[in-house]
Amino acid sequence: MKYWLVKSEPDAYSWSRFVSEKKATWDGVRNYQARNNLSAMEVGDPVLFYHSVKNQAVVGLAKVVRDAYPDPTVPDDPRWVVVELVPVMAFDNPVTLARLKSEPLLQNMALLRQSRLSVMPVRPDEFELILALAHAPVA
DNA sequence: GCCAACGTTGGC
DNA sequence: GCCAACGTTGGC
Repeated sequence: MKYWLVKSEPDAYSWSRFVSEKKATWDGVRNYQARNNLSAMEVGDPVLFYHSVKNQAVVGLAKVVRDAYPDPTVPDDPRWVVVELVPVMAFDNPVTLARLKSEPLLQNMALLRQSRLSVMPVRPDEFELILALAHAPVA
């Protein structure tokens, strides 16, 4: 089992919309590194959902329900793929970017080191810590 | 609103 | 193949 994080600007596609639609086809990725990460996802993998730009925080947990397949929005361009995600749970306490940056054990996260990457792996220890922070009262 | 980071494009 | 110009992302 691998762990992941995807980013979305809430003005473009928010967690609340994801929850109301119950499933998302994660399309529009046009970066090779992000594409490679999508391709490596497997059904059942947990995925952290991060709001970029506004309300910068990990706001909930999703999971992969369909492995990568060619992006149907660009049928003539075989380079790009999508996966399908469903929401698992909203976090009681969204883990803000500031909180992530203040946590010594998270300093090597791809999220902090490569701010423009939109689909990235999360180490198991990082994932567990973020889940713990999401359930803990705000300090 | 600004700007740093960085990926892409196109001229040479 | 190099690199300057340009566009986009996303933090601040």
